[in-house]
Amino acid sequence: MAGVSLGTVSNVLNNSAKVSESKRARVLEAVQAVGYQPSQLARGLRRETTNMIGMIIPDILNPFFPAVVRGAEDVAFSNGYRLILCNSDNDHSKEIIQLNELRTYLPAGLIVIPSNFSDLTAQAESYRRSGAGVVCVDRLPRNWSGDSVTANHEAGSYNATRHLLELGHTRLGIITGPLHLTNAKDRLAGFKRALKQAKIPMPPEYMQETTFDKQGGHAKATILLRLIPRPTAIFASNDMMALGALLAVRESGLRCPEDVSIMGFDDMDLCETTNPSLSSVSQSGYQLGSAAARLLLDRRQGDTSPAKNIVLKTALRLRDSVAPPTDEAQYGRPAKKRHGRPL
Amino acid sequence: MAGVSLGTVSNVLNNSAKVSESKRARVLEAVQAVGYQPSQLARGLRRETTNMIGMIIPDILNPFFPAVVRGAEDVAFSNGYRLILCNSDNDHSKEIIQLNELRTYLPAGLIVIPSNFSDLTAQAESYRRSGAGVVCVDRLPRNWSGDSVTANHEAGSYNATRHLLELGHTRLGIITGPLHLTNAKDRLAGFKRALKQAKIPMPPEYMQETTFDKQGGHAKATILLRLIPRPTAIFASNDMMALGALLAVRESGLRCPEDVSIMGFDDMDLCETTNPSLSSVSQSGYQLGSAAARLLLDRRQGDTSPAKNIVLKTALRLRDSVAPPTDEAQYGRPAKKRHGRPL
DNA sequence: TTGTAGGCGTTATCAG
DNA sequence: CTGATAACGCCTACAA
Repeated sequence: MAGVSLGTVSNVLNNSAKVSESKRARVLEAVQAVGYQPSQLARGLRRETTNMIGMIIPDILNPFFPAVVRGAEDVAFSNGYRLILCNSDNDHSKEIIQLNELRTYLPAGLIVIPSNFSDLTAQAESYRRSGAGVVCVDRLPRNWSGDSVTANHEAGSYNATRHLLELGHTRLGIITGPLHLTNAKDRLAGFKRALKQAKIPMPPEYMQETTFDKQGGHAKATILLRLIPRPTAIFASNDMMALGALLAVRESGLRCPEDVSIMGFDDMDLCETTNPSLSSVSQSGYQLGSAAARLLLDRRQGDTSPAKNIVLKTALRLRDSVAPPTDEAQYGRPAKKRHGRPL
Repeated sequence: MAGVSLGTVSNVLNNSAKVSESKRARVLEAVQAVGYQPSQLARGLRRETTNMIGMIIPDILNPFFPAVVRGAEDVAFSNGYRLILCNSDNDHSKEIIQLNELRTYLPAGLIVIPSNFSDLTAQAESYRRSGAGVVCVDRLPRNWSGDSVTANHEAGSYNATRHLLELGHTRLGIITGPLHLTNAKDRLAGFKRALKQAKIPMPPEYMQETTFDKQGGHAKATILLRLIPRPTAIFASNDMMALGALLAVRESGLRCPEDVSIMGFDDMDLCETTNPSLSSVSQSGYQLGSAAARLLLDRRQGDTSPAKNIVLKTALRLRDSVAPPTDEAQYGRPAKKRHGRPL
């Protein structure tokens, strides 16, 4: 149509070789006229790599993950990459299936928020062999030695715990997530470090491990609240758990923050709309995602430096669910049943 | 490796021709051994279609959309399809770019939640020509004549409004979304129908149009609350707006539901955690997404019936933000400034 | 029932 | 600087 050969068109479109101005113009004109778009499929087949970035997350319904996805998508899109999104449902076998199939698209890279118990070492190796980077986000699989982007879970919960201690709390309970997940483990570690530093003991029953959801938080908070002496502050390893804890406090006829302070982690939107509003450790899912995508693109540009572990800062977001312990709470006040206010 | 030719392997993998049991077994064994996975790229190139489904949504950070995505992904994945996700940011030009590029992947179909002012007629036509279906979800672009899946916005808000009327409210305000969006338009229509049927007049200032977010809801609710006589109930066209309205009520020194009832739309998670908890019209994003994916797969199986418009039911979810009007509210009670309780 | 060969739309190589 | 040509991995006629 432009009176030139196939190869010349390709050269124009990819700037892969010098093309005379006149022909280049003719080609571009024709491209405009027909609305030609190169087939990404054929291009990928030939180049042995595409402009897709695979992204595997546990569950997009968990309100924390969409932010990560969006951060990754923004960076990817503005650099000409597209995202293929899969939910692993925290199911490692589903994750493996997705990993294997995604690879046959020859993606430019892979961003993974690992499922429970995932071990991606072998898979990542095979991706790397085909020239695609793999970045883990938020939590790390067992023995992970590749690139990663995480928040500073340890420091975040250390600071949050410090704050509770400085307010005068001396009996602190923690509701921790599944300890095989690195993020749960790290958050617990920060909590323990702060306690140890303040020389505050932590009886084992003050630590309750459960799943990262409202039900878990509710069940374990109920247990904590029945302990004698009762903790005056509860650190929940994420906001969903904190929400469950808030409910449990209400149901136990106690008040937050007067009887029990509650601290969450993640700083999701719901923190602002609960009653009382939830104090929380803020981490930016968006930045997690965008940093991961950027890391991937750097690798693709030829960055072959050793594995990078990007660790993002957290910030303490104080709201109404945290206060100094009242004397009453400190020295014991019976938990009488009251009508719960709605959350 | 299995001692057979290329074509036989292909026949085994696709069941495309009879293959003797012995060879079939040998092939499968070899496939297992090497962990062979066919290249989706090459397969797509040859078949002129892939197992990808493109999905374009306005913004995954809007808490309503992830549910739609998840619904679509579940159906797609369990049928062997994958989702390519793009955020249009409600920007029609970005949407067009994505539409054009996505097509070059020869996707099996496209699921779109249209951006503002989008007109997809031409694009959809070109997808259809290449054998890929297009389904619009939640809202419809101008002049859309193709497949769609939406909630019954009109009936949902009609019922919600009926409920308010039955409680005895006679002065109802509405905060509506941008009226060029079909979902906003339909919700308004349901509201108006209920009012008309009850022979309740609606002065124009009782209707406020704004964006589908908290800020919009807050601003417009503030205006509604200053009207004399003040409405005793406010219907917000989505939950984010309802949340903003709740805030505005608080700031005006009024109480919800005693002075003003508030009704939302969408029934998002946050409805349960606000204070008071928000009554809302529930629509299932998950079902919206899964129905859309199913529709697409049907089309692919050869369903060539005329355009389908699947309309899903809504349900009224009553919580604490709605109550009969008090005499005080009904006959006028000064709005004195009070200390706001946190939401 | 099995094998062979052509071509899907690109890009890279290489000769002109 | 440009054009012809071979491959990328797969599927599908068609031939054996």
